[in-house]
Amino acid sequence: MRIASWNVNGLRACSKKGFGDWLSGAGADIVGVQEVRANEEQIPNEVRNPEGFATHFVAAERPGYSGVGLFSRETPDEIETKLGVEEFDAEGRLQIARFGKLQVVNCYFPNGNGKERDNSRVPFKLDFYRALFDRLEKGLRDGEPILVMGDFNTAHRPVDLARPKQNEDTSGFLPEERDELDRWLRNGFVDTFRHFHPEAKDRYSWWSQRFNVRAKNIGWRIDYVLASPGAMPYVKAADILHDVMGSDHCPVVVDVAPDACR
Amino acid sequence: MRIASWNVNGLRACSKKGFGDWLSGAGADIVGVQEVRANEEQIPNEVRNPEGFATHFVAAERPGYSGVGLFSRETPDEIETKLGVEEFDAEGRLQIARFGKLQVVNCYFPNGNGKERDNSRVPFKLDFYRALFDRLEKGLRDGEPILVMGDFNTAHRPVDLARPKQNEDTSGFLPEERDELDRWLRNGFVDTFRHFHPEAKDRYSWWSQRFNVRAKNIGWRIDYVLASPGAMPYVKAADILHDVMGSDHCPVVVDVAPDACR
DNA sequence: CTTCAGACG
DNA sequence: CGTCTGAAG
Repeated sequence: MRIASWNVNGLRACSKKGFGDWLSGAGADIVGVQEVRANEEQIPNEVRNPEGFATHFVAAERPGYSGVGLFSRETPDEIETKLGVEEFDAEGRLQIARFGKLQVVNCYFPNGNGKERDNSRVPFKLDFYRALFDRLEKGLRDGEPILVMGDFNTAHRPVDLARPKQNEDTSGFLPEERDELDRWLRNGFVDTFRHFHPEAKDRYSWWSQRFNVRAKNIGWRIDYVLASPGAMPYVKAADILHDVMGSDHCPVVVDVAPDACR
Repeated sequence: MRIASWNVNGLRACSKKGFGDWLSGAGADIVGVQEVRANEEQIPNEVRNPEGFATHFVAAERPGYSGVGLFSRETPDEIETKLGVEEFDAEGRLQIARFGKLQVVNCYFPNGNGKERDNSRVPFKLDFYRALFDRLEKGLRDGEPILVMGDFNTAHRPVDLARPKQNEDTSGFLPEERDELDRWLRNGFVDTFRHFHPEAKDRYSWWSQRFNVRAKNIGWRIDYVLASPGAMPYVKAADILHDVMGSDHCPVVVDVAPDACR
């Protein structure tokens, strides 16, 4: 069973670049997308109701901003979309879908950049991280199988971005952001890609659109699938699909034994 | 001597579609453009400083809005750009250029559509018409040669638009707008195109960008070169260059005896 | 339907 | 650098 996460940077734009074809051909059973940047009515029909998938979308209140979506071959038993904090819930960043006993969390973590191209939104970002962690903590402790996938907007370690030195003051690689991600991992979540590829270098999931930098592979690994200890026994592989085009991010995937849901 | 007027609907966009080539190949001695939608620094250099032309640009205060420009093989003796009314002069709509004794007025008359897609800006439009008329009236009476070219945003008569019946409540063909244009003509200005082509039908200078309507020639004649009685003896021909692409308007031209300037 | 600005990333 | 909204035409 393949589970994929992709920040599509506008699902309407990505659809024009072949999202529908990728979805039908990728062999994925569950796909979470981030930065949909549209409400459901605006999404072209072949992607809004794709053959063979159940869909669920959460839009931000602000038009054209944020938003997440979930495509799944089986309809989830339930989906939660709120943390109970108005500022977070207004931005369409979260889906917690349950498939049997497996929880699949699709999340678009906030970008830390503020209006003035400063780091003024970092506190909001960290508060969001903490609120979601708090929401998941009990299940984590109870050994439930949980996968948290999405655009975390944070590179964990120097090896996870091409230019660590130049970016120590850049949101996405600030010490306090890395510390927060560390805390998730210390508390049991596993960075599945790093688990299966402990020595991998130059493996990124996002490249700036400026200067045609993707061709030179000057990127960041900021999209993850984290697995709880209760989920890890089912996780068989993890990968980054760096050759899939259509967005400034590429998909990241895990392969999971189907009995994770039972 | 050929004098041309063209609403370019963004000089940057029009430049990408060949404005520079048209300018060098059109055989025009004076070209007035409207809706430049850029300040001088933003204009690509081959159009900002084209070989063989003097240039003069007037930008609106609001970025990306309105703006007029003048290209001329001879440098004008003087250029005036203001009517002395702050609301008008802030919008970069006017150049009054003198070449010897000939006055060439390049003007982007206001569109009558308001914010809510209503006709709320019609009063402003008519006030602008009146202020410019007042500015030109003395020269008109004194028999000076004056050409007023530009986007008047008004079709004069039913023959000047493809769908007169459907547009009696649309700004651009309102009775009060047509009356104002009538007043200019009653006071001596000559619609040069109509003068040389009294029976012409289906000759338009603007087509809506919606529904690909230009191919069907469902348009409006709202761009004119008006000539004062003092200028008429020099005006030898007038035309509409409907096959010139690059904007939702096309150029309109007059051919004038060169001694109009002496 | 298209231009441009400005927000955001 | 690109995706969107929103104003404007």
